[in-house]
Formats: sequence, structure tokens, C-alpha cells
Amino acid sequence: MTSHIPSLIPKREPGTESDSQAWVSSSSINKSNVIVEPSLYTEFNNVAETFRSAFAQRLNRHEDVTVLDSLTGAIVPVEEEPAPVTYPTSDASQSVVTRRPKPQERSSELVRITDVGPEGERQFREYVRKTRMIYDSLRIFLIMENQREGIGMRRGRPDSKAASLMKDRLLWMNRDKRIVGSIPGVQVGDIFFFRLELCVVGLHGQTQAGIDYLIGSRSSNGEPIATSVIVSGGYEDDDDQGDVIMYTGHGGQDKLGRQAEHQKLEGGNLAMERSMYYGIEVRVIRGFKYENSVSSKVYVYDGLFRIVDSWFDVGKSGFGVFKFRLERIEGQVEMGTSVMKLAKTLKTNPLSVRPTGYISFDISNKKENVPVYLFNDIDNDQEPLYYEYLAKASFPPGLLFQRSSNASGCNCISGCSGGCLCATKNGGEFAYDYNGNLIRQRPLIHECGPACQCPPNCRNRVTQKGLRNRLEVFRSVETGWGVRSLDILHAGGFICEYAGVALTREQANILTMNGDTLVYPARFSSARWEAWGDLSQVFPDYERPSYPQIPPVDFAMDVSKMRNVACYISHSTDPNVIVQLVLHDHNNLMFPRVMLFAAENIPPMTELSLDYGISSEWSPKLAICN
DNA sequence: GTCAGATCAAATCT
DNA sequence: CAGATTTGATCTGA
Repeated sequence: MTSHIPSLIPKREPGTESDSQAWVSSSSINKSNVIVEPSLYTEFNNVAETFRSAFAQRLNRHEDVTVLDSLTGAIVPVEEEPAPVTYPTSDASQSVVTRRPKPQERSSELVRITDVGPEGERQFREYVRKTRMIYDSLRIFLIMENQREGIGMRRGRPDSKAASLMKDRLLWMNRDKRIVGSIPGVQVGDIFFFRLELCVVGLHGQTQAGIDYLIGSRSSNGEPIATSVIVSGGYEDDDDQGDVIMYTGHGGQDKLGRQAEHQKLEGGNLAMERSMYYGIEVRVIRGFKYENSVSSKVYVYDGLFRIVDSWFDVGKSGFGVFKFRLERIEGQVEMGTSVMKLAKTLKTNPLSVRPTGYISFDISNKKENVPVYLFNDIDNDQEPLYYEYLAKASFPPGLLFQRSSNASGCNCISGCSGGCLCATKNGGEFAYDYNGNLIRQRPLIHECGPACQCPPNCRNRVTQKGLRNRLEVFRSVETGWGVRSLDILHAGGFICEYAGVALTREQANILTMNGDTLVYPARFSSARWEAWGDLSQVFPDYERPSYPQIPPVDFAMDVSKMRNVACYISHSTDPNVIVQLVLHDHNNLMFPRVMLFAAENIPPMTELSLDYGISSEWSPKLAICN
């Protein structure tokens, strides 16, 4: 072999001299006119072969490799039974932290978690959900803190800060093991809004780099192993065709993201090559632009891919780049990215992808701000068509007499702020952040109402503005009628009201005898939303604010004749939607409106579920359907 | 052990 | 508003 390979190979590899200039300055590579010596193309293969034999020798020499994965031949210890889920206790947060504690080191132990079973997966899912809930509520809390500091001092990165605080509290997941393959509790299609959120759950450990890998010096055989990649279109030579991705290695870019140098077979690039050699699958996360209320990007977990080929090529810029062909492993659920694309098309041109099955393109008949689809491709049931659509719950007029006698509003002509009357009604602070997301659950929210002087865009007016997201009522074999969204629903974001005809207890008792379908708002389980906004694990001295007691909610909602989209939401003891009581157009504490919020980030086309607080055998929704 | 440098960020500035 | 700048946190490798 000749002498001008060096810049391609890591310097620590013995038997090569480091004469990086020879390759980089090679005049045969030219920006405008790409002509490359054939030998340059084959260099990568030579190098790879060199590695292969070098590593093979090392493998034979040392016997420090514990387990060989018989399926893939990978040098990966396989742990059949993952450690039981232990949620971090407050032990880690007992001591008051004045300065930053020593960071917990990243583990060097590679582990593939194979089969945790349905119960295990449910537990891990809950663990992931809880962790993400803390992350999100902490992030929103920090935004609010920033704003409280003053108008000029809006510095700081809430996404970074939240992750960093959680790291200090040992609240990051999967730090004790480096997981190859899927992360328990994280499902294909899960969506994230920040890179650091991926770090917190252990899906991808790099804040910026696209390839995450176990470094060679810490792996059992001295070889780096790639575990996950993020495809976000940052490299001009990427080619993304869904199930097959031509992924460009990293490096060689200047500060503006232009390819300005040849890439080297080191770091993540080498790790990718090694993962390919051993047949080790990598997690793929796609990032793309998606305007939403919290950020302008979204990251979608698309499942496991295998690296089937890698080669060295000359990219569009004329500089050498490494390429990896990734193919999606079969048998996984549909890719999150495909589902998002489908949902996007369904919003604008539904018939192009689903020529049949649509019963209505707006069951609300323009009573909602945005249309609500009705879809059934399973049977001939068209039941939701036959009910009068009610966008807002209707209350018996006689019960709202307090509207005039006790009406009081704020005088904030240019929008509400800290100390106004409406803030006081809410215990001194508003329930929503500036994006309209719920900061923390509380017994009752007082939104600004008709008696207030503030403009419609006041931050204390959220649920009264009605539906914002595109929802679809659909028929499914498992749950009868169900509801899903065509838009991403962000954790803490408002979805819709639960609307029906409100009845007093006396009225309800009469109707119950007739067998009509009644929903009791007081029964909605609050188990999940009590965790929303609870930061006690992050701040040891955190105390939940106390709110004024409100009288027990003691009315029933009759949804047997008039109802809205919410009434088709399925029951689950593991719901992704939470209930929050809100007052905005009257002051009768006995009859608050029942508002629904997303308990977590809900990807498009995912069925919504609520905990109706009753046994799973019966739910109002099931009664409606059957 | 420490520290610089790299990194397909995110928010702000211009 | 896109591009540049600023701010920022983590990881790797020396």
C-alpha cells in the first residue's frame, strides 16, 4: 500500500504515517470538475479491510469479549431481562445543590434489550412518559421564570437548562447502559421537539452530532460501535427514500455547514462502518421542519435500520464523504415519518390517499373553527352523523344567574399581566404559558371573560377560542368509534371541550332511569394530570401551589342527543388526554366547563384516550357506540 | 484528570 | 425572512 491514505484513518491505527496533506491537497479533486483517481475510491475499501484484519487479530489475541450475539455476530452482551424499573427517588435531590455536581459518566456497557414482554413495556412506557412530563413542565417553568426576570433578560435556553437540571438530578434515562436497538418504553412514531429531549430519554446521546456511538477506547474490543443516527437533511449528500437512506458520514463541514474538507474514517464514521461489519442495527430519528407552538422542528423516531453498505464517494461539493446505505428492518410498525406525511395529505387532499371511507368532511357543520372529519372504512356505521353537533356544552340558563350579579372582570386593556384581577382569581399566576400550554394542573382555571377589558389575544384566553387542531372521528375494530388528530398535539396543549347538555343532579336522576347516556365530570380520573407540572423531583423544596377550594363538581353531562367530537374519545386507564375544569363565560363554580388537554406529545393519527374513571368494561363512549 | 475542539442546536440579531 | 451571530451543553480524544 502506498503512503497517501493517512487522513482517512484514525491516527491511533498502527502502521500508518500521518501525512494528511498529501490526500487533502490532491489536485485530482476539483470543485468544478470532479475527476478523481480510481485509486482514491478504492482507498476506503483498503482501509476497511485493514481494520477488519487488525481487529480480527485483536479478537483472537484478547479474550475480553464476553458475549457474541449469535444472530448478528456482534460483540454485544445481550441482556434478556432488563433491570426492574426503578424510578429515581428523591434521594438524589436531598442535598441542596449549590454548585454543579460531578456529571454522571456515560456508560460503556453495550446492551441489547430483547424482550421485555407487554407488562415490562407498559412499565417502561410509563417511566419514559413520566420523565418526558418532567422535562416538558420544567422547560415551560423555566420559560416562565425567564419572563419573570424582566423583559430585557430573556436569555437562556430552557430546553438546555431543563435537560441539564435533570441530569444533575440523575433523572436522565438509560445512563447506566448503552442500549443497542430499541429503547424500552420508546415506540416507533414517538415525537420530540428538542435534541436534548432525545438525550434525556437515551434515544440519542449527542446534542448536535448526527451519529451517536460508543467510543472505541471504551468498548470491550476497542472498536467504536454506532447506536443511533439523526437524519435531518443537514448534509447535501444525504438521500432519503423512506425505508432506504443514503446517510452521509459526519465531519468536513465549515461553520456555515458547507462541505469544505474531506471526511475522515474516524469517530462516528468509523463507528458506522464497524456497526455495519457486525450487523448491529441503529436507531433512526428523522428531524424536519414543522411549525408548532413550541419549536420549528420535530424529531420522529422511525425505528431500527441495518447498515447494509458503506463506501467512500465524492459529494456534490467535490469533497470526499463517507456514505452508508441504511435499510429499515422489516416487521416494525409503520414509520412515524410516513404517518406524518399521510396526515399532512389528509388535511388538504384526503381523497387522494383515501378515496373511500369518508362519511363527512365536517360533522360539526362549521360549528367548530376547523372541520372535523368522519371516517369509516370498516363497516357501514354512520352513527355520528345523526346527532346534533354541539361545539360548547350547554348549561341550563337558569343556573347561570350569577353571570350578571357576580360578574367581575379585569381592566387590562393591553392584555393581562402578573397582578391583574384575573391573575388573582387564579391564585396569583396564570395557568397557561404564552403559547397557551397548561403550566400545571389546578382544580379550576378562571379565564378572562366577557366582563374583562383585555383583548382576545390575552394569554388568559385559551380554551374559549375552541378547537385549533384537525381532528378525525374514525371507526376501529378495537375501540368502536375513536378520535385522532391530523396535527401534532403538544403536551399541555388544549384540544377541545367535552360538550353535552349539562344537567343538575335532580334532572340527571330522572334521565338515568330512562337509560340515557350520562357522563359525570367528577369521575374523570385525575391521576395523570396531577403529575403534570410537578417539579418536586427537580427542586427538593418545590411545593405545589395551593389553590382555593372549589365546591365539588356535581353535574352530569347528557350526551345522548347533542354532543361534540370529544364524546367519541375512547376510555383508557393509561390515557394521553387529561381533563381540566375551566370557567370563562360565567362565574358559577358549580358548572365549570370540562376542557381536554394533551397529557403528552401525541403524534398524528394516534388514537386519543381519556380515563373516564370507571371500570374498563363500560364507558360512556362504548355505550354510545354499541 | 482536565480541557480544547467538534458537533446535521436553538434562540436572537440583522 | 434567511443568513449570520450568539449562546450553550455534551461528548470525544488528546
